[in-house]
Formats: sequence, structure tokens, C-alpha cells
Amino acid sequence: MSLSTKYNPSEVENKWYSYWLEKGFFHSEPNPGKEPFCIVIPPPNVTGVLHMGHMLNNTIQDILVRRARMQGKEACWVPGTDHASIATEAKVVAMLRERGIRKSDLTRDEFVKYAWEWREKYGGIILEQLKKLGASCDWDRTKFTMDPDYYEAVISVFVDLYRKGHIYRGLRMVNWDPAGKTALSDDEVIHKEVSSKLYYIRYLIEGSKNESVTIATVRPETIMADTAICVNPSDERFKHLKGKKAIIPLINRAVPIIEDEYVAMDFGTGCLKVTPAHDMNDYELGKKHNLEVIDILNDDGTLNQQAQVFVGEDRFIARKKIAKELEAKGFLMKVEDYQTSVGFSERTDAVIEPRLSLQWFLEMKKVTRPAYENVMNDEVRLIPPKFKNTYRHWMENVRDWCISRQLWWGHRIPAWYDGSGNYVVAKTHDEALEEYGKKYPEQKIQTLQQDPDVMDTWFSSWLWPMAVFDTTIFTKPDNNKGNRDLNYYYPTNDLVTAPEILFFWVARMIIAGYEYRGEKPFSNVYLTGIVRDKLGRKMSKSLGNSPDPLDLIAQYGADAIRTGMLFSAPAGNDLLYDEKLVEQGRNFANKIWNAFRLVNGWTSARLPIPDENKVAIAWFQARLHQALAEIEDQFSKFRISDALHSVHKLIWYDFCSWYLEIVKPEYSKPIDEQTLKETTRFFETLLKILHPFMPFITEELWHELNGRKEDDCIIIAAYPTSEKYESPILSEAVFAFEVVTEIRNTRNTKGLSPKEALTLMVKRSESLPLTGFWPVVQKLANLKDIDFVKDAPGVTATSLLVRSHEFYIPLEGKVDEAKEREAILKEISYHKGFLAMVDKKLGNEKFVNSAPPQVVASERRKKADAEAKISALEESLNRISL
RNA sequence: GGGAGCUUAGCUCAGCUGGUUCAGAGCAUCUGCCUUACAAGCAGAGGGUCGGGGGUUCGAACCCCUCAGCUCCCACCA
Repeated sequence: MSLSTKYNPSEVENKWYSYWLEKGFFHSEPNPGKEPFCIVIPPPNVTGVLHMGHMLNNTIQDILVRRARMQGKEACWVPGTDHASIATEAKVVAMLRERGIRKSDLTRDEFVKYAWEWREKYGGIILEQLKKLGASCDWDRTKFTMDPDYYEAVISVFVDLYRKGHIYRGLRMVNWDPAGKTALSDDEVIHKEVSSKLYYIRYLIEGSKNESVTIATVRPETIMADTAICVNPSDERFKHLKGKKAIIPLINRAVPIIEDEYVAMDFGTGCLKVTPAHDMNDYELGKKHNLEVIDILNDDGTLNQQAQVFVGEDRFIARKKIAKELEAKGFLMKVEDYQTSVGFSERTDAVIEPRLSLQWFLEMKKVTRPAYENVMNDEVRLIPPKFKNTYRHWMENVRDWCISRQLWWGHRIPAWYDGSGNYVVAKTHDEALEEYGKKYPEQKIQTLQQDPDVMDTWFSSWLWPMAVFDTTIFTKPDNNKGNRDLNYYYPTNDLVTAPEILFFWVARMIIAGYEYRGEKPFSNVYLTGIVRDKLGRKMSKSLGNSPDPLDLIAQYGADAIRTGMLFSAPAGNDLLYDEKLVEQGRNFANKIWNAFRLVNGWTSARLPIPDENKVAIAWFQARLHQALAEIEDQFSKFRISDALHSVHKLIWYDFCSWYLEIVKPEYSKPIDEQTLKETTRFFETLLKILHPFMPFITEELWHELNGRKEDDCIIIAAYPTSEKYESPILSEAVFAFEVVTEIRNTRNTKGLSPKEALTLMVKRSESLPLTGFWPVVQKLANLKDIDFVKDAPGVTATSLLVRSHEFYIPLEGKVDEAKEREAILKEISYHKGFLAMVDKKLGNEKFVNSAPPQVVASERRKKADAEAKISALEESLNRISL
């Protein structure tokens, strides 16, 4: 059969993925006889599509899982999706709007029904995309954070934490997203520097003709919500205003002038307008001074009746209009450009409005302790460890978690109200009534209203590593031992995720793990970097700088993308994506494919094994195990990119460039049986090492190489373990290859064809570090003879030096003596310089006395080598000069 | 403002305990090759004051100080 010189991934990938699925290789069941290895996927948003970040992240998980599976562990990778309340709700709202339906026209039930339809239609897309990447997830275990049992678990946890006294309801300043019309947690707010203006506004003093104070603000539209003017008590400039009132321009409402240390005398005018309803700090200040709270904004960011002016205008339009009017009426003293940081909603990108509202909170300090300690003591390892600091800082300054969201898509808060300010928390309406009866026995009420809000998405995903296996530990507290799956797989092994969600999700899973299982959810957290474009910009839809992963897979193959991304992906560091990387991955696949074509084309015969093959086999055996040890070490440190580099080097250079070139028979000649057998065995081992990185091509070749039966698959083959290897043969090989390289180099510089067989003369020496490799050198360097000589031959040879050993190649008049001389002189001067440095070092008594003996010895060796080289070079020079 | 990190070849980055893996890899560049596995390739080569300065040490890319530039996280004085 004739095979294309190019590897064609597309059919191969679909074929094997289907086959793996069909055979159930991804499925895992608890097996007491085997060590479990488990990863839970960071569940992507149910409505999401695959982006480059997912590609990197899931490739790493797949590598870990596939390797563990081959190592004989019971490997289980649990997939699933997150309902992502705010993101999904926003998408559903947008979809409805396109169809001409407004959310406000729908009942809650109608809206939620639409949302479920949406999820039925699009919810599986991202998981299907992961299959294209080769993800070996146990799809039978696919979980969704709003599956009925999961839903119940979340509700139960809310009730439980409430009963433990960890959850409370309170009137707080929250981050309000006027686009999503919901509160957000602090972590969902992104602060950005923006260019803004600082408006200086004059407030008249009540009861005086022309006395005034000037305040500076970036938000003139909130002056109607002012309930005080504040100055620093030690500010002499304003002493006379104590006890007086200032009049808000435009609406002419008088507010007290108060004093507080909080005001910075050197900022702005030293006078601060206090707006408790629309500023976090002002709210605190207002509480302290018992100020009135006047809220002038609607939930969508427009001005309400309380504002009195510009009612119904958007806050930013109102800002401009108010500035204009203030100016017209002489209240605007000046406007300055000003850089300030403004909070934006992570999801909708709307400017966050601080807003006072009733929300539900989890009192974090009550539950974080074990999560804090067990990361600090490395019971849960963060990789790279620099994130421990970040984690500690967050834990030490953790604030209460606002867990309610004013949305409909999500887990509805199980709080029930009677309409007169009383409420109970319970899982169902019936339970709530019962509870209510106990708590308020004097009340006679038949129905209670459930809280309309849902919970923060992370309040469900923090249960993920437990809930994917067993939700009854939450829903049936009397049965909290957990089922077989949970007991077998939990704690899971590794978690692979982005540093961005270290607090959102990772920290909270650890908290929940200790709270509900008394144990960590995972042992290692591998934090990947962010995938950026070559200019270092984050990949985003709006920039249009993110390639479509599926297009890439179609064009280059999944194996190519996987390796391409990983070639340049150290833990915790960002990855600058460049299509070149994927090309490299594709080229690598192609290289392996062609190595296969070579070996596949060999026919064997009963021939004696050539000497060079014998030594090549012994060498490669050692090299293989050396590399395996290296790779094992790299995996143990989660240096996965390094491990790939090691495999790449082993296959491309050691196997293809050296080993195969040594054993390759002449064209159309057969190969001896033993070499073929050993080569096939090596090839198989290499495929196994490579499989976690490039699952498809390795599976394909695994079958092609030996005409294997289909169910003997590499995906479940035993991963090779490193064994003891002989190291002298490795260094000998290095030397032999250096000699070959030098000879090739000589050919290049002298313009000699590789086809022209040369004679190599080797100066006899006791210390020549070569024994068995001469046949290898002869074959690779295309030598007709290797002669061992005592002295340098005559004028007609060029000389080469490898370490301090001399070799000559007779060239019969092709030597350009002048050039040769020049080259040698240059080399002599280099070595003399080097020798001088070494001599200086050795001449330093302190060095000789205090450096470790082996370091001194090595310097002595360097000296001897340099001297030997110099004398050899000088000899060559003399020879030419003769 | 607080914290973490980065700066090594034209580019992206390794360099783990201060010294035999010490200045490396891949890409890019240059030279020569369509050599019967692979031009998505082969064989070679060039390229670096390890951000600047100072210090510790017999010895520093690595430890300390300092300056400069960049990145991220946290906090948010209108």
C-alpha cells in the first residue's frame, strides 16, 4: 500500500473517538482493586462555546487523565456544565428580545421555560466540541448544576447554612448591575481606570446671601440624593460653617454640614458631598451620622421621582444635563479632567451602581478556617505555589458573600415571606408553613410568598466535586456517609483551572469540601495561564483575535492543537498564542507519521544484525529510560509543557534523526529481523509515552504498526515505567554524534557532497571515549574507512577536533591552505583565551582552598583539555606550514 | 495605596539547590541539499555585557540593595 507523505488527521480522529466511546474506555466505576484518579471538569457555561482557554485547560486535564488511565489507575474525568445564571439569563433575554418578547411581559414560569428550552437546544454544544478535542470524559456522568438532584442539594445547603447561623439577610450596599438588574458579589466587579471629569459645584449656605461651599464630585447627577456636606473637623477653612446648612442647587433642599475625619483636607476642595444611597463610603458615613438615605435611581440606572429633576433620564445622560444646567445657573465653578477607577459588571460590562438593598449573605469568616489552613500547609497544593500568597491575602480579608441575585434563572432562594416582614427559611412551601407556624404561632397564614431571587452561580458550583457523585449528602443529612462513588473518588486528585477563578470557585470548593465532607475536594490545583494573542492581548470576541477552535481542529487536527498550545504553556504563565505553534504541532504529527511510513515499509530477512544496529539498540534503550525518568519527574512537578518538550526531543531527534538513520537499511534492502523487532518495540513505547499528548495519531499508528486487533487499544495500554539504564553508553553516543556532526560540518564548509564517501583518520589515544560506536560513525558520516593513526598525515588532509581528540580527513589537494591556517589560528587564540581564564582561577588560592574538590578538579580538567587542544592545533598548523 | 510576579538570542520562553547539563530550546534568520520516511523535510551555521547600577562570595542569570520598565491580583479619597 502506498501512504500519503502527509498525515491526514480528520478521519482518524473521528474514527477513534467513536470507537473509544463505543468501547466505553472513558467510563469509570469504583474499583477497589485499583487506585482512583479523578478530575472534575471546571463546568463551562451551559450556553458557552469553546474558546482557546478551554482548549488549553481541557487538553491539560485530558493529558493527566489519559496518563493515569494508562498507568493502571481507575481514571475518571467528570464532565458537566454550569447553569451560569447571569450569563445565561442575559442570553435568553437577548434571544427573546430578538423574537420581540420582553422579559417583563413574561411570568417567571414562562421565562424559566424559555431558558430551559434554550439550554436543551444549546446546552450540549460545548461538550460536543470537547469531544472533537479528544477529551476522554466519562460522559455517562455528565452533570448539570441545575439537574433536579443538584438543585435540591443547593437549596438544602442554603437551608443548612441558614440554620447554622451562617447565612443572614441584610440591608447592605451592594454592587448593582443596572443592565442585568441584579446585585453582584464583589468578585464580579471589575475595576477599570477611566478618564472622567471632576465637577466643582457651589452650594449656597442657608441663611446667608452669597456665602457658599464648593465640593468636587465625579457624579453631579447624584446631588439630589445628597443628605449632608462633610468637612474635616480640623480644617480651619470651614470652622465657621459648623452647624449651618447648605442648599443643594437645582432642587433647593437644605442639608446639614457635618464633620468627619474621613474627609481628606488635601483632596478636591476639602468639602465632600455625602450621598448615602449611591456611594459605599458615604453610606458608612451616613450610618455614623444618622443621615437620611435618599435613593434617586431606579433599578435600571434611570433617575426616579425622588430626584425631582430629570426623572426618567439615564444616569449618564442626566450627568451631562445637570452639568449644563448647573453651569447655566452659575453653580458649576470648574471642570477638571480626572482619572478614576470605576467598577464594571464582569458579565454585562455595565457601570456598577452602589445600591442599598436587602440581600442574602454568607458570613465567610465562619466557614473559611479549614480552607485557609489546608492550603497554607499544602494539604491542597496550588501550582505554581506563588498563588498561595494571593490566596492567603484573600482569605485574610474575606468579606461576607452576597449570594442573592435578582434573576429568575437559577436556584431560587428558599426563603418564604408572609407579607408583613416575617419570613422563614425552608426547602418547600409545606415545610415553610410548618416552620412559620412554629416561629410565629400567633399568625394565621395559609400561604407564603417565596423570595423571588436566585442564588449566585458559585453557590451551586462550589459543591461540584461532591455533588457530581452524590447529592444525598446534602439533601438527606441523616445519610451523610455518601455513596460508593463519592467515597471512592473523593477527594479528587487534580483540578485544572484558570487563576481568575481562584476565589470565585476554587477557594469556595475547598470551603464547601471541608464544611460538608470534612475533607479537601482535591489535592492539586493546577492553575493555567490566560491565552492571549501574539501581541499579548487577551483573546476576546470584541477584538476578534480569537481563532475558532473547531476551525483549527478541522485544519490542523486536534493532536496538533493540543501539542501546539502546550509547547508554550508553563503553569501559571500566560500563553501567547500564535498559529505557528499549531503548525509545529501538525509538523510533529507529520514527522511521526513519516517515521511510521519508513518502518512500515521495511521487509525483514534472516540476516545477522549489523554492529551499528546492535549498538544503536543498546543506546536507544538507555536513552529511552533516561527520558522516561525525566518525564516522570516533570509530571510529578506538573511541568507538563516541559514533559512534552522531552517527548518531542526524544522522538524527533533521538529516535528519528539518530536511531532510525543508523538502523535504516539501504533502499530496497531488507532489514535484519532483530532490528525490526526492537525498532517496532521502541516505536510502540514512544507512542505510549506520546499518547496522552496526541491521542489520535498514536492510536492510529498503534494499530497500523502491528496490524493489531481493534480492541487492543493504546488508550488502555500500560504506560512504560522508567527502568535503570546504562549511562556510559549515553555519553559515548553523545561523543560519537559530535564526531559525526563535525564531519558533516567539514563537508559543508569544504563543499563536499554527502554522497562522497570519505576516509576518517583517528589519532590513536588511550582516552578516546569511543568503543562500540565506530560503525555508527562510519555509517552516518558516510565513511569508506576509519584508520587509526599514530601521527598526523601529510599536507593533503584537513583536521578536526572533537573535545581534545584529533581526526583527519584526506582531501587530495582540495585543501585551501591559507583558509585552513586562518581557521586554525582563530581557534588557537580562542583556546588560549579560555586557558588564561582557567589558569587565573586555578591560580587563585582562595578558589582552590574553598571550592568543593570536584569543582577544582573540573577546572584542572578544563585546563588539561585546553592545553591538549592548543598543542594539537599547533601541530596541525605546523603541518600546513611545511 | 497594599500585594505578587516578570525583564535571558530578532520572537516565545527554559534555566529547579550559587560551581560539569551554564549560558539553553523551539520559532525566525543564513548556507547547502527535491539524499528513496518526511521540503509540513534533511545537514550545518551565526546570534546573548542574562534590564541598568551597586553589594555579598574564591565564584552570581541565580542571593542582597537600588533604579528603570512591564504584567497581574486586591483595595478604592469624592
